[in-house]
Amino acid sequence: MENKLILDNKAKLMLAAIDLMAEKGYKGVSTKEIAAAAGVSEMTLFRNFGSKHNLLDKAVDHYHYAIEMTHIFNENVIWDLRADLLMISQMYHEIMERNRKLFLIVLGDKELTEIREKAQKHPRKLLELLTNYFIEMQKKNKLIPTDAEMQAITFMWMNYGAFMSQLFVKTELTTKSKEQFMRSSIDLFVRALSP
Amino acid sequence: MENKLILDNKAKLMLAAIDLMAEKGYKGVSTKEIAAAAGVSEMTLFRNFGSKHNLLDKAVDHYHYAIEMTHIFNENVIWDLRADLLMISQMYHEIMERNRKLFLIVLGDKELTEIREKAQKHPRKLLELLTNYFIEMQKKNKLIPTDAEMQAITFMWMNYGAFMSQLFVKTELTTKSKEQFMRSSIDLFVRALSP
DNA sequence: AAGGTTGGATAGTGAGTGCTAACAAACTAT
DNA sequence: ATAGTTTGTTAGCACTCACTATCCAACCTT
Repeated sequence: MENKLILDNKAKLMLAAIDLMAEKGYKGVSTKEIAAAAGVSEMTLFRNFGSKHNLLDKAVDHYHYAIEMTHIFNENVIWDLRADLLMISQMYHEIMERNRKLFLIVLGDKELTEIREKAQKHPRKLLELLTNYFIEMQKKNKLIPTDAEMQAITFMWMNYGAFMSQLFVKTELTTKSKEQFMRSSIDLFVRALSP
Repeated sequence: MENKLILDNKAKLMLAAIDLMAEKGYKGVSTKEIAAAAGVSEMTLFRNFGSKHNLLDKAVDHYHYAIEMTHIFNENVIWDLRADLLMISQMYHEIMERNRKLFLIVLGDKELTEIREKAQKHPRKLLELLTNYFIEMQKKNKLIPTDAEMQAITFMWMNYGAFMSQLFVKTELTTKSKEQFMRSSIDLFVRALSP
């Protein structure tokens, strides 16, 4: 009976909540506004979710883009530094882009810590994968011996900074595209860490 | 008559506003709370600042850590890649750390865009300085010929990511210190970009 | 047609918001 | 001591907030 194209009221409310909260902040939107944007009455919101907080919680659960990173990573790794770093970069930025609105919401309010944890699980997992990858590469003598965790953190922070710089500010820090950045940053790591 | 140790009511209010807003968000604190934390009456707040928004605006103006970056940069540059990058990293992180609370406030609310601009002026200037520095270093043949602006952006984003990662989350992503990160990240650039 | 589920409409709760008015108390300067 | 300035106090404004209660209409299943 349930159709993917015809959204039911619950879905309409969750999507409206994500849109509006990303735009104006959790505290910046009222439940009346959300209900109106979803095209339903405010009562329907509270009947289905009980509270504003729970609405966001369920929305994050439902629309949080999550992938089997470990699986994808293991399937695509070819133990070539440049190729593998590109794979990781792309995976990272796809996750972040898809969850862009959710990040905007949870970073904007200090009272959403539990919900925030959900949104930050994936980057942490990716860091773990990358660290282990660097250690393996060192064993294969395809990477100079350095602090693998530190290099992994550096790589992730670099990409985190790139993502963050275009998350908040409307005036782009620069005109260069993200593709250029990815190529250039991976170049940097390959040149610096290849034996 | 004005003493640096004995704060007047205006200063008390601005500092209380910064503290509380950084902790609970602009919309998460009431003017009553701020006045109470400052130890003055709410009327004093409105008598001195007129509105909550203006209180924050004046507080940012007053307590925004700003330095003559161009001057300091030109005085300290010695055209050695490692040393100069360290100088820039330190300058960057000191600016960010000192303005930490202000960043937390303005990033937490979408309606504070004008105020946000003030807080982001310095990092942009630093990027400009670094780009020109890389171009100069290339002319001196102390840097391999690459896209100077792209490398500067990458360096700044790396540091931006490092700062941001410890701005929001309470659970530190890692045990590594910022000093370790700075050394490691500069190592990376020196190894990759030295001729 | 009967009964059950689901949603809309309206009105209202109590608490909190930023901000103002009015007056008295305290301090400062002359 | 007198006048002027800066404060605290109290009360209150008009408004918004998240959330609830109640009643009624539309729908579905059998």
